[in-house]
Amino acid sequence: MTIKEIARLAGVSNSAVSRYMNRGSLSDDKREKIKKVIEETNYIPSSYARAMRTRKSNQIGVIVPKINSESVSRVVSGISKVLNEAGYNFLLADTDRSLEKELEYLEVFRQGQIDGVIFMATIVTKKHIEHLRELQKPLVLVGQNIPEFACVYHDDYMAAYQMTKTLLDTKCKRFAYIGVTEKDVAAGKSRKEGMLRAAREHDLKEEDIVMAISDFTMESGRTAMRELLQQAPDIDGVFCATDSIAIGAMDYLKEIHRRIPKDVKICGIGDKKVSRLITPKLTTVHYYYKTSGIEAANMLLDRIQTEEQPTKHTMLGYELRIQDTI
Amino acid sequence: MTIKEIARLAGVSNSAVSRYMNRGSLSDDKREKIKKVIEETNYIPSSYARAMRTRKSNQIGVIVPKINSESVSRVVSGISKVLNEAGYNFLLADTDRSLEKELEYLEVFRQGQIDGVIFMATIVTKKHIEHLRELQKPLVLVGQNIPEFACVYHDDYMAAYQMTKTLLDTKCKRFAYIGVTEKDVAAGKSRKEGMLRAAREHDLKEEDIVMAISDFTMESGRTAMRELLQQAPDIDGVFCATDSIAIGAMDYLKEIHRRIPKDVKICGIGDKKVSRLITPKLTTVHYYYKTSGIEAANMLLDRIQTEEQPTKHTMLGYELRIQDTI
DNA sequence: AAAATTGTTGAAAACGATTTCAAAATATAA
DNA sequence: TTATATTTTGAAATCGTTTTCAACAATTTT
Repeated sequence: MTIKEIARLAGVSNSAVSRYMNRGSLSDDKREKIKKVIEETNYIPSSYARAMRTRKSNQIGVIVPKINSESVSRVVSGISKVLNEAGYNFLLADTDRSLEKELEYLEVFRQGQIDGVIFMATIVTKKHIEHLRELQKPLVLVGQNIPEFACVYHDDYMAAYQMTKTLLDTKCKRFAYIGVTEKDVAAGKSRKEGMLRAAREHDLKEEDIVMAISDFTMESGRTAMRELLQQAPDIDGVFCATDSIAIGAMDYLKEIHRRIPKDVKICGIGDKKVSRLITPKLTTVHYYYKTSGIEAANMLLDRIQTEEQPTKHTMLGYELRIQDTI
Repeated sequence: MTIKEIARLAGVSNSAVSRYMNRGSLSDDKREKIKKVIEETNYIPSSYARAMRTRKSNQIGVIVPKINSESVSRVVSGISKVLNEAGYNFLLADTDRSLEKELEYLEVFRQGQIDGVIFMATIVTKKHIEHLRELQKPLVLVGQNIPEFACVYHDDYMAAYQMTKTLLDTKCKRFAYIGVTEKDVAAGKSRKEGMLRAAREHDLKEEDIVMAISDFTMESGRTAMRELLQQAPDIDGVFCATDSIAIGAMDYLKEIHRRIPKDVKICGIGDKKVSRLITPKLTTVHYYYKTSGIEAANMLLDRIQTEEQPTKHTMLGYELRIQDTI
């Protein structure tokens, strides 16, 4: 069934049918006729043809580092909510934390039938910046603050500062930090700097702090904890850059029968669901992941609908969740 | 930049350029010329035009009940892997466990620029069947066994049977079951029936078993456990249809200081990552979620590429993970 | 009643690729 | 060398919409 066929059956022109579909001006008489024919034939316009003619696909590309991650899926569910309500679909690209794949997907989306892109960034290299510039489509970054592009992110510096401060206020003697690579500016650099500020305010020098770099998994948090304890067996306070790391670290501490929080205090960032289900419940920082997805999607729709938008930056706050590990 | 423009610059015809892009037969002479022009101009063919002409978008629709769920994201990561390697993108639709939304998305995908659909089903109503029939596109179901359509699913009946049998073999006296709605045939009906078979073999009658229906969240597992204990305070063995339910139930048991597994034994199905991180580690059944995603995507690609495929059904096995809760 | 404004209409031209078809060029066989 | 088979080639048709434009009809203003 094509528009032409409908037009023939209804005894009107192509354009009349097209106007009917798109709420153009049309006499009631024809409107009725067309309506009847369309209902009888179950006509569905070809979205291929429409997309080609209008250069709009109503599809958004979303790039995420790891779909199998709670923070990511919370962001995605926010994005999903907004886009669906606005009549958009989205293509989800999971990069499994591979920088090359991120670049590949940016290229796929550049070439593809995509009206705009939401990119959940982690490590942003020069190459990333280049690709993002070349994209030539409306774009919003989530999770990192890159002045040149529209962004939605959390206040990692202050969150880490406050959480660390709260931990140090409990008077722990030997403080440790497990972070992630500083190439990830938000989760690595900013959180470390926030932590360092709190440490300085407690008269700790950087060399007094036992530090390790981990990746985003529980397993590596576990390993990092073990290694730190080899360096400094007297650790009694640990701030972890993410909840996963903290949970892995706790697992090891429990295994070697250190009592939490009595022997060692520990806290993280992210407020994962399981933080409240493990024993003891992890002290952490709540991040508004779903909200950041909602914000990002709305921002993108804005940019798609009205051209010449100034680059907007939205920084979301956070909330300390003091529970049982400090 | 259009194909026409390239043709003009290279001094050849439209068709020559099209052939160049699609590996048609072409003299080396022209091939060179065209290559040069394309490189100079950074020409990218319009995927809109191509999709319209070929009626292929290289896009797959994927409908999932809840993206923010470990089992789902494991399936999705399997799907993602296969589709990307095959040069397909996918549109992810999260229904948040709403049956209406599932139907809506099926309709969106029916009308949309989609070459095939993977549907992670939970409750399959008559309406679902109708919509699936009307889809008129290659389709694979994941998680449920519907004879009429191609499916990939786990052996829920045997998994529940074996897990329950193992639990009952530890000689618990008062056995309880927390399941999900039987409208969900795989997770509700089959697992219950498997459990009942094991119970029968241990000379338990259905009325001897304390049962509750929960949904898929930890919270409701927790509530169900509390309610069951009001009915029967002497429960010393619980089989839960999912790990989330089991983890919620454990949380309550710990709160009221029942020792696991000494006072109460408990197990689930799904082998969630956190099952190994809580204390004690949950005894559960490993499901090959990622593999089922891989299988489903491969099956779909088969169906897209060769028409007139017979409906295939793939049932995946399972693996008992005996840990510390029984 | 004439002039100016507004609203409806359909033919035809896009949109940008692929595909068909017959002609032309080339390679192979007799 | 001629006859035959094969490969290259480009003009034109096609995919199914939306949009433009000029014509016409209906309304409102003078």
